[in-house]
Amino acid sequence: MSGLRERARAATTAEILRLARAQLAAEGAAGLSLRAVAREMGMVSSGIYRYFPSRDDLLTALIVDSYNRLGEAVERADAAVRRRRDYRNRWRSTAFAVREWAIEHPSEWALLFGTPVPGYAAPPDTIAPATRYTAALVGILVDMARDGVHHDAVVPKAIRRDAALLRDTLSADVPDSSLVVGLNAWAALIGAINLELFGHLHNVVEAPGALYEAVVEQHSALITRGTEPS
Amino acid sequence: MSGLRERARAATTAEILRLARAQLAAEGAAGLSLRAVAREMGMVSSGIYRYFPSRDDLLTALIVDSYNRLGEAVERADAAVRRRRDYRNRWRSTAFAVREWAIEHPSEWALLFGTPVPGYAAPPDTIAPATRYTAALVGILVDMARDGVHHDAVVPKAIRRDAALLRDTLSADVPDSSLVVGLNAWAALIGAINLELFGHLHNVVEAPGALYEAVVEQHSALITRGTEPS
DNA sequence: GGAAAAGCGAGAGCACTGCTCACATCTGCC
DNA sequence: GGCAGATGTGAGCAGTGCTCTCGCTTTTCC
Repeated sequence: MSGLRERARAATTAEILRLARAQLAAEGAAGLSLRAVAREMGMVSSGIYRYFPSRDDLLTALIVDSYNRLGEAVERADAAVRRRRDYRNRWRSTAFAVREWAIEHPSEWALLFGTPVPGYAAPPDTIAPATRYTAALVGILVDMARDGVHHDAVVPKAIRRDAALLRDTLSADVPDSSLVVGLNAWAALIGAINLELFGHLHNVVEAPGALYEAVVEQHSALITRGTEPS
Repeated sequence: MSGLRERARAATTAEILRLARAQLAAEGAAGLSLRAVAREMGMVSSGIYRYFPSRDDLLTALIVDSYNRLGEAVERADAAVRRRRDYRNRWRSTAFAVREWAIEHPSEWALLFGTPVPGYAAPPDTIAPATRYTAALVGILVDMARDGVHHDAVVPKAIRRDAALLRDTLSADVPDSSLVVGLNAWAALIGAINLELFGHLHNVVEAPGALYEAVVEQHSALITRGTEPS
C-alpha cells in the first residue's frame, strides 16, 4: 500500500537528516542539537523523538551516511583509473580522494575519525559502511596479489592471526606482508589528515596538503616497489 | 611575600585541575562539567569562575598539562637510551613511549589529538608544550644529521618552504629529505594510535599494539636505512 | 462502515549544562 | 585598625537531551 503516512514519515526523516547534516557542517558534532533541528522544522522538540529515539541514533544515521559518501568517493576515484594494473595511480587516486573528501566535509570527517562520542558505541549497522572506503584501498592490494606482486615488510608476530582473519574476509590470497604494507599506509593517511584537519600543522607544515602528498608519495613507493605498470 | 592567600589560591586551582582531570578520564572531554567539579569541591558552581573564567580556559590548562606530561614521557624514553647513536633504539623507545602514554591516558590523548572542541581555538600558550614531544622525535633526526646521515625521500615542492622554516626553528642543518621522513613517521604514529584508540581496529587488528608495532618497524627501517649504530 | 489501534505532534516538565550578576563575607596589606 | 580586593553564595538566564501525557488523525481490522 506504501501508505501515505509511510511516505510522510520517510520524508520527515530525510528532512531531519538533511537539517542535521547542515547543522553538523556548521557547528560540528558537539554542536548538533535536536532542539535546533526541530526548531528549524517548525516542530516542537519532542516530536523528533518519534523519528530518532535519541541523539545518538541520529548521530548513527549521520555516521552511516557519511561513511557511505566517503566510500563512494573513493570507489569513484579508483574506478576512474582505466589501466587497472597501474597500481601506483590507483593508489594515488584513491588516497587523494580520501583527503579531498575530508577537506570538503571536515565535520563529517571528525565525526568518523575524531574522538568518539563518549558513551556512544557504534552499532553493528555502521560496520559495513565503515569498511567501504578501506575495501577500495585493499582492492588494490588484492589485485596486486593476483598479479603475483608481493611486498616485503616486517610482519610483527602479534599481527599474524589478524592478518589471517583479514585474508579470510577478503577471500583473496594477499600475503601478510602486503597486508602490513596496506595497514601502514592506512594509518599514515588517517594520521596525516587528522593532523591537518585538527590543526596540528600550524607552524609546522602550512602548505595545505603538502604533508599528505609526502605521505602518499612515500607509501606509493612502498606499495609499488618492484612493480611496473604494464 | 608569597602571601597566604596566594598559596590558598594556588592550592584551589590545583585541586580544580586535579578533579577536572579525574572527570576527564572518567567521562571524556565532552563530559567535563564545571558544575560537577564545583560540586565535588563542595563549592557552588559560580565559584569556579573565580579561578577559570570559562570552561575553555580550564580545557586549555588541561591541554597544556597533558602535552607536558606526554613530552616528559617521551623525553624520558629518549634519555633512557644510553648509546646516543643507536638511532634505531632511540626511535623505537620514543615511539613506543608515545603509544604507552596514549593507552594509559586515553581521554587526555583524545583531548590533544581528537576532534578539537568546536569554537575553541588553542591559545598560544599551548604551542610550546605541544611541540615538546615532537622535539624529542626531531632530536633524533638532528643528531643523525650532525652525524652526517642523510635520508632519501621524495620532497614535495609544496613542503620545501615549510621545511626551510622548520630547519630554521631547529637551527640545525637537517636536510629536507630527513624532515620529510620524520613528518611521515609522525603522521603514521598519530594515525595508528588514533585508529586504535578511537575504535577503528575492531575486526581489523584486534591484537593490541600490533598495528603500531608494524608502523614503528616500517619507519624504523626508513629512518635508519644506511646507518649502523656505532 | 465503524470501531479499535497505532502513529503523530504539542506542550509541560525534569535534570542538567555554561555563564552572569548582585550580594555578603572574610582577609591580608597599608 | 580599617579598608580594598579577593572569595564564596545564591538566584537567575538561556540552552540542552529526554520523558510523559494529552488530544488528533490516519490506518487497520472486524
